Amino acid sequence: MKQRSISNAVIERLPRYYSYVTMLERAKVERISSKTLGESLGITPSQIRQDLSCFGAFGQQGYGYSVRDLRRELGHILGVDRQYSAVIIGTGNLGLALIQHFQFEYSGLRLLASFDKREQLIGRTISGVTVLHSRELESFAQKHPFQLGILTVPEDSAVTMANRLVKLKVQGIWNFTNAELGITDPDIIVENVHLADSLLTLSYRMAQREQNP
Amino acid sequence: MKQRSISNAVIERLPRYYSYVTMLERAKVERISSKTLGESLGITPSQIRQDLSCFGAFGQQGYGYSVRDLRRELGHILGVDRQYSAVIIGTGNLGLALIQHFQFEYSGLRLLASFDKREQLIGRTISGVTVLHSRELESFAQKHPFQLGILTVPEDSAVTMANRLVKLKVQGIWNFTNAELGITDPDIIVENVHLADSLLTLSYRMAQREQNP
DNA sequence: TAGATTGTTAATCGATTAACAATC
DNA sequence: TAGATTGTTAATCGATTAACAATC
Repeated sequence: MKQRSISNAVIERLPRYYSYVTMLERAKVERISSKTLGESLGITPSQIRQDLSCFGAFGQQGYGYSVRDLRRELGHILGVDRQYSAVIIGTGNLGLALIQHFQFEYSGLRLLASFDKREQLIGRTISGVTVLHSRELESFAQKHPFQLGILTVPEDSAVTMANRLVKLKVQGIWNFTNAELGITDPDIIVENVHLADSLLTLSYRMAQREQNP
Repeated sequence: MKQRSISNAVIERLPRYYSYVTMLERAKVERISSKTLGESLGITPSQIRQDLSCFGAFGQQGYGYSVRDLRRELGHILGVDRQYSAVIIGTGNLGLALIQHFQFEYSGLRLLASFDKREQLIGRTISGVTVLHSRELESFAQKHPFQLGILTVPEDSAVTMANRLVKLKVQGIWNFTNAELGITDPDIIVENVHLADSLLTLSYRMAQREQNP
């Protein structure tokens, strides 16, 4: 398995491959060729083979890829089998939506707890996840280490809470707030879900479509 | 203003520029050079000038860009001044989170209503937005046309509701469900917020970091 | 075996960066 | 005016696609 210098473009396609072969495995499909996979995803077979070959040789000439094996390999590459633990910081509607509807197991994540500072929420258990008071974050972390913090607080507490996560030496922050967290520690990966940016690209394309019929 | 063939990479940087100059304008900054802007965003000045020049010449030699003008131009390019109208389909936690916390005005959007099929929600007004029954979607659309549908329903109703939006000739769908909507109509822009993919790229980088210290 | 399909090398294409004349 | 900074052209870099020998 060659390490290093995998381009962003490749990394962003991996989850799509993973999601598709997961679906195939559920549908009991046993093998898939880069040609067929490419047709389904709108990607050239060449690119798929090129992407996968960054990580090893998972296929077989004349046959294609074993769906089972490919899924396992992709899962491994994506870290799904690492069983990271996560907590949610901010149990508002967005936090609740994630607790109740997001399939954390799909990404190999265990959701340990959710935090909030509103007293009326503390102690409630939602879909098996207990809401704890934010002030207990550090003591909780000592007893139950976690690697990922999911930031769904209001924008004005974003930086404060992010810094507390940094102090706890989390490895990753999944940031749903619009705030720029300004984390400089190179050991912490921040993935921003910038909904406003997503909506603006949509708006751009809509506007474009109108101008060029 | 040159049309056509703006690359994806450019389009995805525009909202970042917009967001930054919006912040600058709020902070009463009057001018910005591609050099300074580039330093703030981690983008080369060359690229910023190249990107902007796809749409026109907004700067001034020896001076830079007027923050006010640049923001207005970017807003125009992104369609912010089009005042599109939108509705939310699915008033669960995610829909509620958007209604209560997402700044739709920032993208120039008017949120007209929210829909759900659960009787106990119908008629409630949240942050000024009324929840209507899903069955009234079509009659509502007749009286109050909208261009954008925001899809925050459970996965199993995603395709059905998307198709109803297509029939209503919306111009765009902002899809928060994990479902592949399978919309073929080339007049309808679909922007997928694939949270699972976002989390998996984060997981990948976390796993990578661990392997290469 | 013959047909299919991989992994990889080389060729092409597109996006980013550098350079600089134009000019405020 | 002199210094700064644009818009744009050319050079570089990287990513995608095509081609094909290897081989199941």
